[in-house]
Order: sequence, then C-alpha cells, then structure tokens
Amino acid sequence: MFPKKVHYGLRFLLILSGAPEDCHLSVAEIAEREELSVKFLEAIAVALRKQDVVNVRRGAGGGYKLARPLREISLFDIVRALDEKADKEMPVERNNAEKAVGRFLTHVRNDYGRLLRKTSLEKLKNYYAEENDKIMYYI
Amino acid sequence: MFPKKVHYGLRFLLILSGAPEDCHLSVAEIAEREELSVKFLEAIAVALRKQDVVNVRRGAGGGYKLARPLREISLFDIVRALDEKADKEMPVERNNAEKAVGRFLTHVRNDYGRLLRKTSLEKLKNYYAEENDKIMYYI
DNA sequence: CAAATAACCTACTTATTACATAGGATTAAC
DNA sequence: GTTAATCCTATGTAATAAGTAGGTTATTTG
Repeated sequence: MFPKKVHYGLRFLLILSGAPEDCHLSVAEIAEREELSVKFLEAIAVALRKQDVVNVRRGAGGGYKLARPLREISLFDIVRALDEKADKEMPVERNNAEKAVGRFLTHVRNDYGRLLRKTSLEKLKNYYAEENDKIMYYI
Repeated sequence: MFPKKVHYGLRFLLILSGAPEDCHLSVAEIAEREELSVKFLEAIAVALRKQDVVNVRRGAGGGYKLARPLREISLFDIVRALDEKADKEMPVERNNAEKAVGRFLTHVRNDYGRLLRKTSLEKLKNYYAEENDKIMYYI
C-alpha cells in the first residue's frame, strides 16, 4: 500500500530519533545500519528536508537531525514528501457520472488526509521501543 | 490516488443504479454511454462480479445488475475488487526498525480500511443526482 | 587555506505496475 | 443453430517505482 520510500523514510527517522539532541547523523551511517542503498536513502533524506521534517548540516561532520520530536511529526508529512501519487491531480471531468465520481473520491481522499494528519509518529516510536525490549527476554 | 479502474467501476455502478429493477445492462451499452473502452470495462465488470457487487446474466440479452442497492455497497468492496496494490503483501521484516514500521503502517492501513467500509456508495448516488439536477437550471 | 566529508543535483537504467487491446471460448436466449 | 452477451488468456505499451552512477557544491576540520 505504501511505497518503499515511505518505509525507508520512516526507518531513517526512527534512527534519527535515537540520536542525542543536536547530533547529526550522516546518510551513509544510517544506510549501513539499516542495510539500505546509500544513494536511494540520500534522495529520501532530501525530500524529507524539503518538507522540514529534518534539518541538515552540510559538509564534513554534517548530516541530518529531526526538525522536531517524532510526536510532532505526522504520517501526512512523510507521505506528502515521499509518495508522489498521493497528491497527483484528478482527471478532467466531463459528464455527470464522472463529476459525481470525482467529487466522491475527493471527499474520501480528504478523509484519508485527515487520518494521516492525526497519525503522529509517536506510535511508531513506541512500536520500535517494544521491538527493542523484546531482545531482553533472550538474555 | 485511486486507479482508473476504480473511477470507471464507480461510473459503471452509477449507470446500473439508474436501471429498473431486474433489468440487466450490457457492458457494451454502458461503455458507449460513458465513452469507455468496452474490453477494459469488461474486465472491471468481471472483477466486481467476483466480489458479489453485481450479478450477471450470461448469453444473449444478458448483462449486469446491482447485487444490492448502492446504499449497501461500500467503497471498500470496490477498492478490494479493483485496486490490486491496496491488498498487496508487506515486505518481509528483518530488523527492529523494519518490524516497527511494518506494524505502524499495518495499523494505518486498517484504519483506512475502516474508513472505506464506512463510506457507502449512497453518497456517490446523491452527488450524481445533484449533477443531473444542475441541468434543469439551463432549461 | 587545503583537504576531507557529506549533502545535493542530474541523468540514466531496470523492474514493476497500470492501462489497454485482441481474439477466441463459453454460455444462454430466441 | 444463430445471435448476443460474458469470460478467459495473451500480448502490447505507457507510466511509475526503485535503484545506480558520477559529478558539483557547501561546510567543517585540521
């Protein structure tokens, strides 16, 4: 349902969320940790920056950090940044059936947008913490 | 956001909803009225029938009719029938970030599914009626 | 200042999916 | 048995997703 970019982008943000405040992580570091293509993740990082989800520091020792805590970032921000088809234009409407369908689906799309806005990445963070805690049972 | 199949499928159902009870309309008729590809619409009709959204009568004089009133059909039924990517499988999850993202997005997907289930095609029917009424102002 | 580092940008390749078309097989009414 | 419709399979084409490659620009650090 969601493109890989969204999956990768969320993993990218999860890793950033684990870094100390004012610490910038490079794409190369994160790509290695998560076993993702550096170049592909680079493009994702740039897109997230353009939506002000992350801040950048260029040059040596630079990298990315969260622009704000995950709690204040919504899935809507991520999808808008990384899923191009999500905001692509409707076809031109000609007859009445077409117009009615257009209005109907636009309404659903708006409801969906509201759903995404309400969904903050805090829940993602909690899931991640849970997964990390599971490790403890084996020690 | 929605594939053309969903747009066309909804138009197909709208036309069916205007036909008298126990009247079967052929794909060819509807395709001509709506200026859609007959063959493409045929495939859509078959998919809708497989989800029991429409009933079929084969052979000469046959065609399709709604399996139940639009009010009792949800957009979920249509999307399930016509949007393959909507129910495609998640990638295999390996590390904790991947698992967390998987659970997170699955949850959102379920919320989205509930939204689609709540959305009956009655509203679509109302929009269509409105569009048809607009014509009257010009007479 | 120079070297190193990391983001940034553009172009390209490949794989997958969406959109459609074509031809024939199957079914049922008349 | 002819006709009119659905149904099935295969093929083609356009668009998008996913990934790769190389070079450019900006900034930190020594």
